[in-house]
This record gives sequence, C-alpha cells and structure tokens, in this order.
Amino acid sequence: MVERPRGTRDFGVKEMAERLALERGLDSVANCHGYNRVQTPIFERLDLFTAKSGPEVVNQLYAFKDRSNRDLTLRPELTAPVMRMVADSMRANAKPLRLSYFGQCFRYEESKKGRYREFYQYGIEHIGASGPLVEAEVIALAIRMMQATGLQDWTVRIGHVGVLRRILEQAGIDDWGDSEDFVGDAMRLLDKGDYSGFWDMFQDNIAMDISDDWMDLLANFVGASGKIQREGDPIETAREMFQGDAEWLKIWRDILDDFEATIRAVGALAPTPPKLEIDFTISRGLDYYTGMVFEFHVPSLGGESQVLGGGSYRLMHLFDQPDLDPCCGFGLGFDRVLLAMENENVSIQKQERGQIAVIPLKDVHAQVLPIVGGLRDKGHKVHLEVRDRGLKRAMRWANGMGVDLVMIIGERDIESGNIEIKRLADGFTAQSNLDLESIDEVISNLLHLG
RNA sequence: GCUGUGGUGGUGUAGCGGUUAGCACGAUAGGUUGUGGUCCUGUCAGCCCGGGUUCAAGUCCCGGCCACGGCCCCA
Repeated sequence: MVERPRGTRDFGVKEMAERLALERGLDSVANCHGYNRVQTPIFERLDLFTAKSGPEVVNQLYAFKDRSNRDLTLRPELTAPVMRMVADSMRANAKPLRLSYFGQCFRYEESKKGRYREFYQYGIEHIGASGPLVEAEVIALAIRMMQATGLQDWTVRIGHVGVLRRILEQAGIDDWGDSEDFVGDAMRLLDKGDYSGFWDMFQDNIAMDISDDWMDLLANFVGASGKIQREGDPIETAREMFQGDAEWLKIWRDILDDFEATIRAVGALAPTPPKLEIDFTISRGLDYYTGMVFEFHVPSLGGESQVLGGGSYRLMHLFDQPDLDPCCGFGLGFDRVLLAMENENVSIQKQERGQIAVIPLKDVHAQVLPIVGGLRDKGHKVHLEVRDRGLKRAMRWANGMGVDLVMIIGERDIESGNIEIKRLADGFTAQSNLDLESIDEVISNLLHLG
C-alpha cells in the first residue's frame, strides 16, 4: 500500500460536497461584490516568491529544477501569482480590477490539524485603486463571506501598519542602529502580544535617547490598542495622543481620518460581525503591507485560529506597475474555515436534486438506455444499475445509494408500454407511459410531492 | 526546530508476553425465479514499517513513518 505524502489529504465524496458548496458559496458572495475568478499555474518561477518574500522563503517551498535547469517551485500562496498575471496580461483592462481566486498552495512545513503541506486558499485582490472606500469594500466582502459560512463565533481585528510604523519611528526607534530593523522587530513583538519583550527592547536601549515623554506615549498607545484593557475609542485615543510639529501632526491626523472613514464605511456596507476589534498592534509580520491590515479569527480552532487575513499592500512595483499600488486584498484559509464549520456543525449545502435509480431487468438495454440518457439531458440525477442481478438485490442497492425514486423496467413493461416508478421514502408507486416526457413528468411530481 | 500522546480488518473498537487476534458496522453472495429498509446464513478483510529482547511480541525496548496536541514559525 502506497501512502499519501505527509501533509496531504484525500477528499471523499461527502467531504467534497461540503468543499464544493463552500467554494460556490464564496464565489457567489464575491460575484455580488463584482469579483470574478481567475486562475494561475500551480508552479511558478522561484524568483516570483523570493522577490516578494525574500530569499529565505526557499526553505519552506517545494522548489525544484526542471530539465532545462530552471528554478521553479510549487506556489506557496496566490497573491504574487495574481499580481504577476495582472502585470503580464491585464494591463489593458479597466481598473480597478476585482479578482478572486481559489486553489491549492504548498508549503514545506510541519503539518498538523488546520495546517497542511498542501492547502487551499480562497482570496480576492482589488487592484488599481486605493483609499478608505476600497479598504472598506474589501473588509465588507470578507465579513459577508464569513457570514455566508454560517459560522457564529468569529472575530474581526483591524489595524493599520502605517499608524504603528509612524509611532515607532517618531519615537526614534529607527535611530538605534543602522544594521538592525528595530521598527520591524518592535512590530513583530507587538503583533505577537509579547509586551514584555517589547518593553525589554526599550530597556536595553534606554541609552539611545528615548525621552520619558515618548516612553509614556508608547505605553499609552499600546494600552490603547485593544490588547490591554482599554477605555474609549482607540482611534480617538491615537488621534489625541501626540503633539508635534504641525506638518507631522497633519499627516498623522489624515491617516487616522482615513482609517476612521474605512471603519465607518465597513459598518455601512456589511453586517456587524460577532466581534470587532480595532487594534494598532496588528502588523501581520509582512513587509509589503503599507496601510490597513485585518485578520479574522475563529477562537474555537485553538492554535491555528486565523482563518482570513489581508490588507493594503504594495507589490505591483515588483512588476513595474507602481502606479497600481497600493492594492488591497485578503486570503481565506479554506481548510480552516471548513474545520471551523465542522466544529460548529454548520453547513452551506444547498438542497440536492432528487436522485433516481434505473433498474433494467434482463436484456432491455436497447429500450432503457435512451431513457436514461434523456433523463440526464433533462438534468435528473440518474443512477443506472449496471450489474445483472436479482431485483431484490438491486432494490437493496438503490436503497443503499440513497436515491429517492426507483424505476424498474423489464420485458413486461416494454411490452405493455407502462412502467412503475416508486418513491422509496413512503413506498408510493406511480404509473407512467414508457416515453421520456411522461416519465419526466411523473418523476417531477413524485419528487415535489414527496 | 523543540516537545507530548497515539497508531489492531474499509470504519469504530476488544485484547497489553503464549488467543484459531474477539465484537459491531461495512462490502459481497445466498434465503427459489419482478419490488428496498428488518431478519438469518456464508464469504471478504487487520495487528503502520524496520531492527532488538525473549523459548514465545499487536502486547516490552530502540529507530523510522503517519496522525493528533503544545511551543517556535507562518511570505
């Protein structure tokens, strides 16, 4: 027996039905917001991802060389490929572009529940426009998608890396050294919620001329960010927090005004999520985010609770299209959403059309097969008994398949031109002429009146 | 990368040094020839892999693989 590679999964019929239903559900929400699906290759040139995320990502990639010694890799994410495609072949399209995508991605890392080496991501990108309305549209779409899953227990956290970065830079953190990325370190620590690590960083560098005033402001700011018990409106708190020269203050207030406008517009565009936090310590650990960032969490998932994340970013400049920056988008962890739906026992299965089993007795295929084909043409779900076995067995099979109706056709029926169609749920049997139209009508009646 | 737990037919499980490795569900064939779900009978099918200890190993030990969990990480 050959085993499945580690971190991969098979999806059986039942599981696939759930997955398809979710995919379609998400598609339908995306469509309502003006988004359309695109698809990119499952492998790409390696440098697409090293350009985006740095050379060290190779360690987590399924990278390989092809026969011409080209460096390729299975895609670890979908944003960069979509950006690449836009720069490649969608330059003439009217902007902004609203694109959605779905597919598997690959990362070479330890697999566990909610974290696989082959995983599925659904995402959207809004390209070629920016501002509070764009961001609000994107967040609103994310909220509606989560709502469409039927999940009850989830949290939206919205932050702004521009705000965070500006505060840290104003505090003079970037003056501490030239080789080290103190701002980045500080952001990561805050993002992790490692406040003691954050403050240790200050203690260690106390000689670096950070004024007591700034220390107090930072303490205040972190406190206002939602992770620590806070009072009042975090945006308002941030707005009034700093004094400074007029020019800097204006920029600061403009950013916060825009951010506030985004939040307001989200409230107008989308239903209120179960829980919403404004939190300026979110940084998502990615360098290319430049403005608003957000994450959706499902607490019941435990350690791997983030199911959706995104924000405003600059990547198009990597493809010589800087005028399209910043863009805004998010990725949704398809597998994790499914896990959460399983946990909460919700489902977006739409009602299946009734299924019909057709059981030919003896050799009547010449007469039966055209009817089977005809019924399928009309959209019925038809299971044909392909084995030559006794009627009793065939009935058991039909029952086991879970079909709604059974149609038995033998020589007797061919001769009389009259057949019986039985509804398994209650045993009710209806007569029909042996012609497609008549059968179609009887079947429809039986299914609807069931 | 570190660490914890576990792996018995397709599924769920019992057995914890010597058993024909038990049970249930399942699949399949019958219970006499054109009507299912119940019932009865037969059949199919299992100790994750490799070493070691022992007269004897699903059962104990070591390694690997896989799964699940806790840290780390998560472009």
